[in-house]
Amino acid sequence: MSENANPATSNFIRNIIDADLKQNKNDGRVHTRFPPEPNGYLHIGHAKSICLNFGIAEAYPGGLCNLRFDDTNPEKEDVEYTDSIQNDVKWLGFDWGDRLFYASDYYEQLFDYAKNLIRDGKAYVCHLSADETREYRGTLTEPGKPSPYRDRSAAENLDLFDRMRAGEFEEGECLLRAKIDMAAPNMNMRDPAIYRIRKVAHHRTGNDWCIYPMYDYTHCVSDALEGITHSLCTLEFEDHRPLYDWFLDQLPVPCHPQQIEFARLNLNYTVTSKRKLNELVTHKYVSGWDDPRMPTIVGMRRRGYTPEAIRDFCDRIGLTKNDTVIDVGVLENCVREDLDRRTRRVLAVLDPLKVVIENYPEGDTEYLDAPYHPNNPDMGQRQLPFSKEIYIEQSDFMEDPPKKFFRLGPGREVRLRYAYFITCNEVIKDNAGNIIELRCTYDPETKGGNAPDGRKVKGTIHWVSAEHALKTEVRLYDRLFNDPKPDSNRHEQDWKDFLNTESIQLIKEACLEPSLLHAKQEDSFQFERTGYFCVDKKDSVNGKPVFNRTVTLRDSWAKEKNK
RNA sequence: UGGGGUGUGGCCAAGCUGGUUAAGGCACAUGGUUUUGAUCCAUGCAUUCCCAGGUUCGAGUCCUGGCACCCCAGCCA
Repeated sequence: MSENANPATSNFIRNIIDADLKQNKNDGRVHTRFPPEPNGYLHIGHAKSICLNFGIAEAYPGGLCNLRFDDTNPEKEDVEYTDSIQNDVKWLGFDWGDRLFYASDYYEQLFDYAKNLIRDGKAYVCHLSADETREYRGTLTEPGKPSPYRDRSAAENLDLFDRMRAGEFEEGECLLRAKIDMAAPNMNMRDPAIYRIRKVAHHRTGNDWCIYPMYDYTHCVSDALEGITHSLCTLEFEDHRPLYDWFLDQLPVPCHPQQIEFARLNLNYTVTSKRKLNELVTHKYVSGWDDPRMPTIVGMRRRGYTPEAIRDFCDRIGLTKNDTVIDVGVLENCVREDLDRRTRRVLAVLDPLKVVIENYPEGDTEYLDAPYHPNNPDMGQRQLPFSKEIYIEQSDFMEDPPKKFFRLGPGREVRLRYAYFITCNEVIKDNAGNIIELRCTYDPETKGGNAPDGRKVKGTIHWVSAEHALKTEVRLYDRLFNDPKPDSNRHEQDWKDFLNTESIQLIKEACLEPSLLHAKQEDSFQFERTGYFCVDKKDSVNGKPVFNRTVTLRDSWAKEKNK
């Protein structure tokens, strides 16, 4: 590996931090946090944020990054998600040490701070209904008007707020609101809600509370309580920053973190909205959150993507405030690059065509040395059984080959990888005219793949001995969508209309080299000339590994063919 | 003129307080190596930085005026 291959280390957020450090702001501390709401599985977009926040902590001496669950909406949240999120962050290779926090840890403190606000005349209990609240808020171009409850006394508000907590009001009956400015051009400043009533159990606090703090109030306070220095979030929160700062300015919090916004990740041929991913799962368009076609961390993991590849991807795409769409090809390429150097090469025939080597002794088996990696001898080698009947790939034979086709055809000679040169003498077809078998002869002098007379062959193809083949299931995965922007509104159609109907192709009986019999779950291999595959961790059983295609190899022949 | 943002090659993206030939990656193209049409290597790929004016010896970087796109009216985050 080339050292210092770390691209694009410079970005606008690091520049800000560098400048802060130069001024000794925050006493030279750098402390970030990754703050997911535990209401779904993490996906590639979260990976960008994880790599950013934890990456910054790693990059600066003494830097820290917390994992904090933003669990302020009990209706949507669950421990299923807090568990999976922790697993995913760990799997990506990051460590929050002993700094795992929950916004719900701060409920009591948040409640006390809210009383500060009330005492200072900065918050009030409002009995407007949801519809009325919307009307009073005004529109983008018209100012709102004050709630009739806006000027209650602090004492009355304090009493009302305590009664809210005590459960004396029903859901929707009232709200604690910040008293800011109903005419503010920024809608977020028009007396936003601070607490609402929800009489549902919370996954951690159970039935202790029936009022829950809103994001805008909770997030800034949580950041401050944890001593966060740089609070990084996505662009849609830009308009919330004045509110973030407003709360912290009113409250006796230990510090005032700086919110900085960056653009969220968009990938083409992919959807990442939680709602849509959820729909894919619940309506069974995929097998679950961990379906190998899903852009979730668990999905990519099951597909065979590696943490290193995902982290490399996050480094490469850079960090800006530009609203951009990254080509999934970049991700796939990071995966190829990582897998190329780390996987063992093996032979696997996915679409078998039987070849009988007529001049090979009946019943004989010999074992041929085959290195696991062409450029890395340290990865060792194994022995491949060779015999009279073998399988090759259907696509490696053409009866009437076009120009530049280097593979097998009538009368042509090719090399069987690590084995012998063979020449095709006869093509056997069934009644329907399908090619079902090839009769070939081999040249015993070419053992190992070289001819003593120096003659060359243009093609080398892979093969598996028929008698020794491990027959098992292989799944070929492809992109889930066949349109670059399945969820853009330019289409008249629903985003699900762009689902790629060929995103999974099941091969019930592929023929693999026998060494693969004992492949372990999540092991990755390169099937030579075909792609990278991993052992499915759910459906594999002892003695019968099932393989998922992670990504194909680059294929310049495919390009050539289409010319 | 409701507010907040963003505009550098096909896709990303560096570019500090204006200063010689506008980084790098991906993609693409061509050539070389190769027992994977893989990998690897080499070369090429923006007279120009959304547009129009202006300031300056000199502007992607400063000023003025446009244009395009994104976000905001949850008791979601």
